[in-house]
Amino acid sequence: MKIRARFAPSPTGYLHVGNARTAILNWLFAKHGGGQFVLRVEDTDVERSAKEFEQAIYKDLRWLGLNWDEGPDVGGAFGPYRQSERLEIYHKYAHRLLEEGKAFHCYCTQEEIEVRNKAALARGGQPKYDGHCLHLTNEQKQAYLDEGRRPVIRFHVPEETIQFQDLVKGEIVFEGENISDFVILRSDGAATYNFAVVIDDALMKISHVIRGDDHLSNTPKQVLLFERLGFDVPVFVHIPMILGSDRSKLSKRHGITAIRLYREKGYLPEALVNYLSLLSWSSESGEEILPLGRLIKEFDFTRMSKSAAIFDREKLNWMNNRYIRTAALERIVELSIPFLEKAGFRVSDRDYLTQVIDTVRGNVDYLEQIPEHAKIFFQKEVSIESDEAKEMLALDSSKQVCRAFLEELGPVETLSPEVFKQIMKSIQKKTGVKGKFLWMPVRIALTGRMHGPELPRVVEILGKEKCESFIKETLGKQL
RNA sequence: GUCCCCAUCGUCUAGUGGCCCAGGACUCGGGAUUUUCGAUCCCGCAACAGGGGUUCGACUCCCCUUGGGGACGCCA
Repeated sequence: MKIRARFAPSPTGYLHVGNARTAILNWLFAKHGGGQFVLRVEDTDVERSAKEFEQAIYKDLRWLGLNWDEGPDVGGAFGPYRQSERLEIYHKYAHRLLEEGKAFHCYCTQEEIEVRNKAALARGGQPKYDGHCLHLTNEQKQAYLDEGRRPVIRFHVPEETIQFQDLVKGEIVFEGENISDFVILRSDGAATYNFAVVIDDALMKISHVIRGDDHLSNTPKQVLLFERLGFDVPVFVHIPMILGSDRSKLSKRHGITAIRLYREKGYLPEALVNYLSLLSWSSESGEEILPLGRLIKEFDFTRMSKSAAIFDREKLNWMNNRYIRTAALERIVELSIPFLEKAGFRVSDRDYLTQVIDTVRGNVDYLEQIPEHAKIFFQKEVSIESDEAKEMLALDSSKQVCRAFLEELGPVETLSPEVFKQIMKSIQKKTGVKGKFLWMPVRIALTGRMHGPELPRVVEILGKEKCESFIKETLGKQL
């Protein structure tokens, strides 16, 4: 079977982590099987849909590297790919169901239905459509029309057992009697989600419907529609959802969920793709850092778990750090520049910048953290950041060390790590100070901090001049 | 309330009847590399929800309970 997978977002908001994962798995599955990946925009809800969200979703998908073979912006043989442009198609099929007696006009208002549902609930019954308009005479229909009511079209759910195979969940069975007759065409003529997906998936020849398992309970309705419309039923793949730390549906209160915010914080797309792929799925190798090529090669649904996974920012951070440290240095430099500029650092010296980024990139979870680590290489003067550091520096031995360091620095031409280590050795001999009490004062005097990259490396990047002036400066302040 | 799905360390997971008194990863704690943090390496803490079956033998199969999630819209 030719594989055609699809991602069908509704442009009612930014792409978030859950949707992105669905898109990634669809894309991975399509690539793995040498098939097509289709993008379809589900904008039947005019109220909530917005063009800017559609564009934003494109941007995020592209950033993640999920290119599509067919879609609203690139076209394709099964278009249009925007549901708002497919209205006539939905009408055509809705009327066919109407003519065949599989659907009916319903004149009930939402308020009336709500009242009846509540009453049914109070009686201990089910809140499902009660068939009020199922057998209306033409006179009754006309009367409603004269009242000014605009009908919807409802699909009549037969009382039969609905069964389908899900690639990850296995065999699923629903009873038609538990499913309410549902609206397929709204009073304004727009198709509802359950109807539009079926028509589109069928007409677009989608072979695998891969989506979050929150859609599992919609599936029997869709299966029914596929069958009554005479379409082939696609293979369903309901992937477990991503939950927040409290095990409820992932939302804003669980932290940042919009993909664009991850981009803006300096996460790498490949890290996000890798991490998200590993939620409810694992490589047979047991390895976790899986570059895109391996993901495509290894991904399928046989190793997909059935249970939901919790989104863990800590682990994402770890993985992003792994990618940041192994990515091409030039790329990381390039991506870091906006953050550094925002922090007010001069980044014109590309060589210097590259050295700085090279030594600090291993310490960040995401690029937004680069400036705070890089600060020590851009500051004009040193300010001691903590009381602990001030105390350390106030020690007599520290002053001795700093003075000795300044003396040693004098004749030096280029301050390489090796030269620096030599200097430290002779300071130790001269002053008798060693270990922590030898190294820490130098670090603090030079950077203002007790933490940072390897000191020999720091010194090398800073260069003799800056080291000299920083030491003099702190010496002047302290003594 | 009804229907559907799910159930291994705090988290992501391996495990498809014996290889498991359960393995890896993140986090956390400890140690090492004779400066801190970090990085790296090593070590450690930590789980099969409960109860019944089936079986010579269950984390693995079945049932029940409990717990969690999702869906019951003229949202998707």
